[in-house]
Amino acid sequence: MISGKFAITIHILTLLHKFPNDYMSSEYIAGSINLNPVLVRKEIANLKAHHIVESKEGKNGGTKLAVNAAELTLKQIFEMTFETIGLGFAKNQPNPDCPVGKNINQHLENLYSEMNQKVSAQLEGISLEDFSNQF
Amino acid sequence: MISGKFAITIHILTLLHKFPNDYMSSEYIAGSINLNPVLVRKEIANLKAHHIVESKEGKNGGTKLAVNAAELTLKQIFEMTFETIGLGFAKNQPNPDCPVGKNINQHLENLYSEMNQKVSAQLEGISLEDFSNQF
DNA sequence: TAAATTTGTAACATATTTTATTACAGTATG
DNA sequence: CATACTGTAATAAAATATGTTACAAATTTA
Repeated sequence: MISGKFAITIHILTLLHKFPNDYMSSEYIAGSINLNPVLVRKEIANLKAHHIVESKEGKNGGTKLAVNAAELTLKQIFEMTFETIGLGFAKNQPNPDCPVGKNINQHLENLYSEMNQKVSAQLEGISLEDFSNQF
Repeated sequence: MISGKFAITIHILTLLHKFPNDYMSSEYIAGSINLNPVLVRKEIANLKAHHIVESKEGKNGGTKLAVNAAELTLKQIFEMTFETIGLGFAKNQPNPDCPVGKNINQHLENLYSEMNQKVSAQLEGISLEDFSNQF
């Protein structure tokens, strides 16, 4: 999962923030996202690895937020979902004997790195709580 | 082609800028990118549609820049390659009966739209000439 | 303690998107 | 007229993303 990872993760977290008292089941969350529960559990596994949520197995089990939503920024979520802003690279290694081919990827990386800084600055200013309170 | 479109297009344009006197063949360009020549011709077709390059068929034919590299911005290239900055959406339509599901995509779009503005502003300040002169 | 429910995870299947290849008609050059 | 290009369609292959099934392990509650 790459393309929907950030969107799915933020959807999960928004739901958890809206229902702070319960352990929510992956089945229920999956119903809101309209996604297979196994995929929800996979994203939750990622969130757990970053100690953003905790979950409980067994009957009446599920997942809930383990951090303060006001202190979790979209930038952190962005980074947890392994996303990087950019406009892509050509798939194959360019020709190293061509002065352009030899250096293009480095120059693209520099360009994208600047983009990331701008986007990160934007996302750092938005907390999960901010995002969730829009709903 | 999506992921490499911007990178490939800017690679093509940089080459054309470096060799302003010739009509470059798609075969030659493909050799620098290490890409199939047919795919190069497809990207060139897109550039032609935007009147950024012109090309000549037949023997000794090829493609060359049709605009002033100092006046072509990376933002224009970005837009020509149909790219939009964002962090993706879940593939399926979320549940419209859930207050979160119902509105998540709109909120994500708002967020991404802000990103686009920032990135566009950055790219608008860089011309093809600027980019090419780094090499 | 047994039944029910839920997570965690692996293995596999399907769908979608990207990239590559083949083929060939049309066009200009020398 | 032979050669070397573009333009484009059709198809194939590869890569990536998403979906499904299955089941062990954990926990609750009756």
